[in-house]
Order: sequence, then C-alpha cells, then structure tokens
Amino acid sequence: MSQNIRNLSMDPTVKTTTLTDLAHARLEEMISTLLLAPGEFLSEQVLAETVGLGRTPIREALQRLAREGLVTILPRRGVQVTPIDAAEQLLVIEVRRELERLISRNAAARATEEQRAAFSAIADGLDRTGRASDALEFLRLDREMNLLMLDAAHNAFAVRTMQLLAGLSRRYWYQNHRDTADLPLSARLHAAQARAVASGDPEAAAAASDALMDYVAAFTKAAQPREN
Amino acid sequence: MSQNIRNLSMDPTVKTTTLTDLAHARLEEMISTLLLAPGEFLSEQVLAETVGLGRTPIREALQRLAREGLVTILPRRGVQVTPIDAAEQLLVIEVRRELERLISRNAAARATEEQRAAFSAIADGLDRTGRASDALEFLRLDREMNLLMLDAAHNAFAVRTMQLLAGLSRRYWYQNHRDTADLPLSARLHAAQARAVASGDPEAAAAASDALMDYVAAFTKAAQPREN
DNA sequence: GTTTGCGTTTCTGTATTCAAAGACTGGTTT
DNA sequence: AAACCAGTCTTTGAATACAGAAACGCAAAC
Repeated sequence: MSQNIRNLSMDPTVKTTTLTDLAHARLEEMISTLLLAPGEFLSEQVLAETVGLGRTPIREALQRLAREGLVTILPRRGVQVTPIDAAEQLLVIEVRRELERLISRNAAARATEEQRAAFSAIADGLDRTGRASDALEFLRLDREMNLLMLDAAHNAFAVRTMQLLAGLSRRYWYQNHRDTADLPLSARLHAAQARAVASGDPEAAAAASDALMDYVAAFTKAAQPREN
Repeated sequence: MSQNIRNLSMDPTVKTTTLTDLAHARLEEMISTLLLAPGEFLSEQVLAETVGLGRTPIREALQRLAREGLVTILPRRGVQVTPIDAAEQLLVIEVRRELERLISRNAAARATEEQRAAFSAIADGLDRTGRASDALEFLRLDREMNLLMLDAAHNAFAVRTMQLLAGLSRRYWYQNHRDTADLPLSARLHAAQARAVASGDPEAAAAASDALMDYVAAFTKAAQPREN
C-alpha cells in the first residue's frame, strides 16, 4: 500500500510538533471561534499564561496570525484581534475565487483514480448531509474535501496561499453561519464541485468552483449588516 | 467618559524599522542575488554574526523566508537555502498568473485618474528602455509599475499574497536573466499591460497580464536546463 | 474644569541562557 | 577493514533577562 513514498525530501520521520505550531493552532481556534473577541487587545504575557507556554512560541504564532490577517500587530504598542470587516472579507473572497478555481481545475486535471473515487464518495455524502441538514457531518466532509482538493491539485504554492486566507474566512463563517448560511444549498454546490473534479473535466470543475464562490460572496454580503 | 484615544493613533510616520524587518530584507537580498547559494546550509548563529544582529531577529526573518519558500527549515537540523527547481517555479507562475490577472483587472477598474496618468508615463518609459535595452531603467520602471499596480488594485490580500510569491520569482529571474531574458519583448509586454490599465478596460488589462505571464512561463521553461 | 508635565508601570523588541536532539569523531570490536 | 558504540559538539527550540518606548495616573497650573 505504501507505494507512494515521499520522494527526495528525506523526511520519513518528521514528528515536528513544535510549541509554536501548537500555540498557533490554539490561538487560531480561539480567534475564529470568537473566544478572543474582534477588536480585543492582547498581551503576549497574558496569552503565554493562559495557553501555558513561554512568550517565544506565542510571539512567533502571533506573527503567523498577523500574516493571516487574524491579528494586527501595532508596532511597539501591542496586538489587536483584527476587527471583522465585511468589506475586507469581500476582498478575501475576490482572491479566493481565483485560487479556488485554479485548484479546482488542476485537481480535475491531475487527480489520480483513487482521488476521483474519493471525490465521488464525498459528493454522495454531501448530498445526504444536505438533505438531512447535518451541520457537523457537513463540516467534516468539507474539511476532508478541502484536504483532498489541495492534495490532488499538486501545487504546494496554491495550497500555502489558500491556507493564508482560510483563517479569516473561517472566522467570518463561524460568526454568521447560524443566521445566514443555507446549508442545503451549500452542500449541493460543494457536491457539484466534487463531481466535476471526479469526472475529470477541468472547465466544469472551474465553473463549479465559481458557482460555489458566488454563493460564498452572497453569504458574505447577506451577513454584512450584522457586522461588528 | 473621557476621550477614548485608544487606537486613534493613525500615525502615518510609524517608524517600524524593527531589526527583524532589516534581517529579512538583508537575507532576502543575499538569497535572491545568489550570494547565499541554493542548497547551502545555514546556521542561525553564523547568520547572526555575519549580519551583525542577535539570533532572535534572524530566526524570525528565517521563518518568514520559509513561508516565502526561499529557505527550508529542517527541524532540529538547520536551515537550507531552497534549491532552485524549475518545475516548482512553474507552479509558482501558475499561481501568479491568476493573481496578476486579478490585480491587473482590478487596477484597470479602480485606478484613479492620477494613477492612470502614471501608468501611461510608465508605459512610455518602458517603450524607450525596451528600444534602448536599458536593463537598469527597465528594472526601476518594473518595480515602480508593480507598486503602482498593487496600490491601484485596492486589495490588500492580493498584494500580500503576491509578495509571498515574489521572492522565489525574483531569484529565478536573477539567476537566468542574463542568458535567457528578452528585454525588448518583456518591456513591450509590460508597456502593453500598463496601457491597458491606464485605458480602464479591465478585460484588456487581464489579457495583457496573461500575455505577460505567458512570456514569463516561456522564460522559465527556456532557462530550465540551466537549473542547479 | 481642562490641560500639561512628570514619575511609574507595563509592554514589546531583542539578547542571552538553557536544555535536548541530532550529527560527528574516534576508538574498539568482530 | 567495516561496522558499531560511546562520548562530545553543534544546533535548534524554548524560556528568561534586559532595555527602551509607549501608556497611565496623579497632581499642579492655568
């Protein structure tokens, strides 16, 4: 089964759980679940104590989060959880639309047979969760599909770039999905994209991606008045 | 009750010259001018001494550079200047093509009158340098046009993302431009893009961007055998 | 009552210290 | 002669120490 050994990069045993990664994961979750409120000011010291780590990993994690736009570093003054701004969010989506289309198109063109089968399975699952309005299962499948997509697209840079934008999107979704999201529609659109990728038709996959992003943009605009 | 001057400090003169920024700039230049050779192994200690700073700013700069793909951090082992890989470079261009098109289109749609005038001036300058094969002036105008484009596109996220990919592209160009680049053609294509933006026609600007990226891709492929 | 100036405090930015994980070397064993 | 083992050395990952800068508070002055 292990036919696909990682090539030249000699990392067979990279068990790299650095504390910086951990801090980053913790903080990103706290921010995107609004446990750390948008606009709130943070101090490295306090964060270090609450997370139970030293200042160094916290600081490095904050710099990564700043790159992702989740926090804003005010030089010599401190760190602020970036306020939620629907207008900015639309700019994020503007960029995501292009990258998602690229990834979707590439995945359709480059996916292996196993990956196509996996996409089909996910599409079926999404249809079920859409009819049942099973939010938890939907989120699980969404995550799985994302990973599969990034893997199938075979472009590490596109992946890295997408991940840079994912955080802000996640937080916005989390804040507004209860009131504004249309889960059945979203599930249908995701399923359509998965099927297009599975079928290996790049242009269909690109179109499906655009349709999905249209929905995301509409969702963002619909939630706009609720802004913080 | 009193004035809440909390974050009212919209200082346009924020002297944000942190040593980390300085280290990042120095190291990026050293890497993209091949002063630090691709594949070379580095140690934070040595870099700190050669640059004349402590390990902390060097370390933070290295993490940024790793994000940009210019160095690879091998956990617990050290830092390696990422070897130049033409195949990877084509993936970078794949992503850049999408982002450049977006930025070009937006700039055409959103630029102010002053910015359009500036684009026209740059286009004229580029035509001159193309005919004269003035590489230095070409580089200056290219940089100027880039900044103007990012400014006119009004999308901070697209900008940030592009900058993430710029380093690798710069290094590749630096390594190969003497032998492979066609300056007059490149200048013509840049000028065409600038004129399209200036004219305010988004689709023309997008097409011009695609044409330019076609050239960049061809350049990358042409240089491929010279790879390290 | 509002403002201004000075001392205090807290915080970031940076250097230094500490610990542990690999890499390396030299010698011994098979 | 090759392989292996132990001890040393180098290097990162992380915590802590330190210095300077910005904010805060209080009091005095207008």
